[in-house]
Amino acid sequence: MKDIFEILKNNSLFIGIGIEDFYKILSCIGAQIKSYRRGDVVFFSGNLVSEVGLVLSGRVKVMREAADGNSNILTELYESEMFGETFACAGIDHIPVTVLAAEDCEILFLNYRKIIGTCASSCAFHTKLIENMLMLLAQKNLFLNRKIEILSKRSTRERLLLFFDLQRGVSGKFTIPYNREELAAMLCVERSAMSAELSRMQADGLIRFQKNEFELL
Amino acid sequence: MKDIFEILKNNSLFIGIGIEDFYKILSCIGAQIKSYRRGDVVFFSGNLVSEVGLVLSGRVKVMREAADGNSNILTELYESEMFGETFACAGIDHIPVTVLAAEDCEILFLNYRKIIGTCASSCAFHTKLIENMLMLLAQKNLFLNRKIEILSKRSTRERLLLFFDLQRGVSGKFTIPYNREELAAMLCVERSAMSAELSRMQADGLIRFQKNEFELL
DNA sequence: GCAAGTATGTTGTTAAACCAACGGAGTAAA
DNA sequence: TTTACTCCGTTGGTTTAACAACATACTTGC
Repeated sequence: MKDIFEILKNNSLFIGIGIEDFYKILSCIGAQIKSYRRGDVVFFSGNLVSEVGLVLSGRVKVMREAADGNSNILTELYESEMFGETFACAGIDHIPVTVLAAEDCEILFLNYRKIIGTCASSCAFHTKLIENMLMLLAQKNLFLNRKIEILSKRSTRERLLLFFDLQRGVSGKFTIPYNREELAAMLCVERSAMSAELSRMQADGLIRFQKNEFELL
Repeated sequence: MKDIFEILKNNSLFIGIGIEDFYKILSCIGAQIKSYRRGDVVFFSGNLVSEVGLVLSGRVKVMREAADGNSNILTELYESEMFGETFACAGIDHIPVTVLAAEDCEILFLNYRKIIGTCASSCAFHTKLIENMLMLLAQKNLFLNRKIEILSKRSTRERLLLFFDLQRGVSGKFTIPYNREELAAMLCVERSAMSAELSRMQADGLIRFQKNEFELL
């Protein structure tokens, strides 16, 4: 396995924390690493959970179990990504989703109460950790708000225009990092219908585009 | 004006904080009260803002200024409600929305850095304040996630069924606190079309309802 | 270059939401 | 009781998305 710091240094939770402080924090809050085989359950829906998880290697699937017994994938998480922090911070101790190892993987667990409580040695990095956690939640919040703004639009055209408006800088030109399939999934519309709408918008003189390069007119 | 503590004690930020600690905190973090006349600008989009606001009396409107010059209301906030915390925590110092006094009002401002920084006397209540802020953001997060789950559904029927599934307890029966207009707004569908769909769902034997009392079958 | 596969755009059909307009039930005030 | 108003359901016409099926690049490995 790569160095843990190398894996996690770009995770929002550790922004601004150097390698020495990083390892000090890990020991200070009693972090634990556990290994799972593909298919193992990391958290089972309803479990009492007081930890957040960080994927060090492999991949996990976060699933929602519906009332009718069906379950669907909410998201898949890769190396360096975090899960469980929203439930931990929200004070929900029985986690309402199931987390499965999609591949053999290693997970670093941090106890939530130890993250937010000041440690015995009351190290200064706790403050940074907490600040990062606040930032992380708030930024996710903003992201979700933007997504809701988009999904509140009724038509594909409106959703595209709002999405473009959020993407573009001061100039009207920008490149998007998604293919049509992914873009359609984000906007919750059908791919081919979206393609058709894009063409119509171009014909109507609203936009110009070529592959992933767009221009608002 | 009523006692500030009375107004704010039920705000999530102050959960678990008693009246003495409350006033200690206010002085400790240098809270300020400002008054506004109806129509006054509290925050202007683009302003450098490092404070969160709490409505003590009156009402404010949070507006988004679109690129085309139009502006639309994102939300209205009443007594005891908070604004600006998401931007503050996300590290966005230039607030991207405009806040207007919809009526004459009084706002309590708290400096964000003083909320999260430990104070000179390093009082214990900061910890609680921070924990509350984390909880507040995380819970909003969960709420937004649920909303996105609903809006991701393509049809009115699917949105209704998911909404009902989230509302209902163990029994299939529940009462909703919204009228049809409000429900339609939440689900981002058209009121009359939703009414029609509800009728069809009843005819199809999926649900029973009478006014705001629903039953999943 | 060729074949296979992937991504994107096009078209016509079907199903569904939107929209406007209206009717009926319930409520509250005059 | 009458009037006005609000809320909710219904209906028919219009618009639009979903869907399936296909066409057209573009890419990649051989």
